[in-house]
Amino acid sequence: MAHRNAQFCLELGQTDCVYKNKINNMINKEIAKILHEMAILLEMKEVSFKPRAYEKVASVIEALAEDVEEIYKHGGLKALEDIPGVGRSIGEKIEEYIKTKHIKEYENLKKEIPVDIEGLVAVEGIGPKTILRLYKKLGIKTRNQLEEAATEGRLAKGGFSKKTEENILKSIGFLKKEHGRYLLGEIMPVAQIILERIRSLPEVRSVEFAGSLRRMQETVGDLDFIAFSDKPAEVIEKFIKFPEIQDIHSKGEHKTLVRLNIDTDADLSVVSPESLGSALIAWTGDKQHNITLRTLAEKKSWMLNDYGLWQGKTLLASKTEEEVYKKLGMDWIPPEIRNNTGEIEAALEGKLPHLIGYDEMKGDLQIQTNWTDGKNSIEEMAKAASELGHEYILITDHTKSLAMTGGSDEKRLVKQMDEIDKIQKKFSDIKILKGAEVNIMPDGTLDIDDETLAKLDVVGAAVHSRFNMSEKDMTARIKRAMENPNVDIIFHPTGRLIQKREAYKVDMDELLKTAKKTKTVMEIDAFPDRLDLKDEYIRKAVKLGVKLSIDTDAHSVAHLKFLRYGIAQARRGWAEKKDIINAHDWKTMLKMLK
DNA sequence: GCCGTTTTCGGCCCGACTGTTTTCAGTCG
Repeated sequence: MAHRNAQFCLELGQTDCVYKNKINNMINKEIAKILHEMAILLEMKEVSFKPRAYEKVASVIEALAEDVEEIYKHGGLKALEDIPGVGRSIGEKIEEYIKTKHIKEYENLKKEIPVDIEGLVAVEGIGPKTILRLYKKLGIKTRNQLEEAATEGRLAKGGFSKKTEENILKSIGFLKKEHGRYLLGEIMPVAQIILERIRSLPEVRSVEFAGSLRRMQETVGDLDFIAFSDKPAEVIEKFIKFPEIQDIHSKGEHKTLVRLNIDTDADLSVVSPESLGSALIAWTGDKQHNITLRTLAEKKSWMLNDYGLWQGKTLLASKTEEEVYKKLGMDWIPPEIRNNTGEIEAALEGKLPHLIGYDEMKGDLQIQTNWTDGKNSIEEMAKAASELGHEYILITDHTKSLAMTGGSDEKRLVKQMDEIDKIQKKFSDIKILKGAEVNIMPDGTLDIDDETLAKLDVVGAAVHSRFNMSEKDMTARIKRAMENPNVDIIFHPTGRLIQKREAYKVDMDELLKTAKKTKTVMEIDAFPDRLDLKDEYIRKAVKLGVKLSIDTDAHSVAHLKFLRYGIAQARRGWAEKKDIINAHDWKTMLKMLK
């Protein structure tokens, strides 16, 4: 995957740019994997309904920010059962895994059908039934064995066609290339180009992103587009000839699935403009959001599908998303929060938050310059930020203990403040605030003295070393920094780099409580591989009334544009304008600090 | 196996596309 990221890495200014799938929340991932495999094993045995229950709970646990082991430690089996989708039976299985690292029922199922499920289902077009057939008829247990059999043309003995054999080999070939999910900020520019190309087709009335791209998820596995046209077949025919398209998986009159030349798939659905609202709903929400909506319709004896909300053959609503949601008795739900985590209930009660808008930000509070590891000067950053419409920026170069960046000491910080005063005179339309990204030392003290910090407009503090401390020590370390009256914001509070470095262990509930008590702001770092805080923590912060900032952590003028990814992250955490300090003018913002 | 404005039993989202068994099961999103 490294080569694919080369260009992006360059843009990010990172030297170490080998993206790997690192595992956060180890135990959640392990349990989710087992539950997912159990779903497939039960499906093979044609057990009804259980597979769906296991599938659902596996995805819930995989997305959980909190460790199930912690949940169990604090509240036992009962707390596990509070997790949506977990009942007595699955709760006990999770308990069993925490205690013994085994789940008996899973192991029994595996004994019966001893195949590498994970490896085989990854192959496009292969599901539970096909795995079972491959095993029973040909004794195939692994992807390697499947590839061998297909290469040697042995699949025919299992009743598979030549065509199927070819498709399997093609898909395995794809899997051999390194690929994975893209960071949102990495894929968005590519997606935008394709979107514009679709939009330019004369047959296309309008086109939108769908799926995880429209939900602005942290990472995106494939690109979903939905176009509105009265001539779907013509749109599909033109789309498959786009230069980005390398291969066609499937192509029908309304839908096509293709592989792009950047080693990822793209989906295009073309529907009539009459169905715009219902189609967008169907293709945007995650699976559980859609299931909940459709179940809701079902309860009213209606039916919700891609083409509208129906009472028998009567169309109740379809043209706009608002109309369909309204008919279902709820407010329009912003795409970013369509993931079945309470948004439907809130929409039914008219209690959805007024999410922070993409055009509501007034400033950027984390900006590095060429005084340390940034590429551009203070003046260049100020000019670029002003052109983006910012009313203010905060200059936050690194401090002395981060030696590799040439971090400033007290003397140099004072010098930089003088420099900012000089540069400010050249700008009337942007306020350049004085700050720093101060290092939090392992004991929780800072590497700049309080006297100097007091002179700065805003002080950000962050952990940049000793990531492997115990949770207890790391929590105490950051709490101590928060208790310093000069520290206004904790930058990138968990230190994670998506797909690259896991977050350090920290008790976020405790930190948020301390943030509330000390009036310390928590940052949402908008840099595409950080997005730190993550959405679940943002929701907790919002609930507690902890203030947040959205900053780019820009190290060059190009990075200033990353702000939208931080706003998306804030929206996914249900944050409103009142929660975000730099959605306010600089004087008000300063008053919101401790 | 889970869940509840049909609350402790009786339900469980919906449709497109593929390959083939040519009417439908399997897979996918």
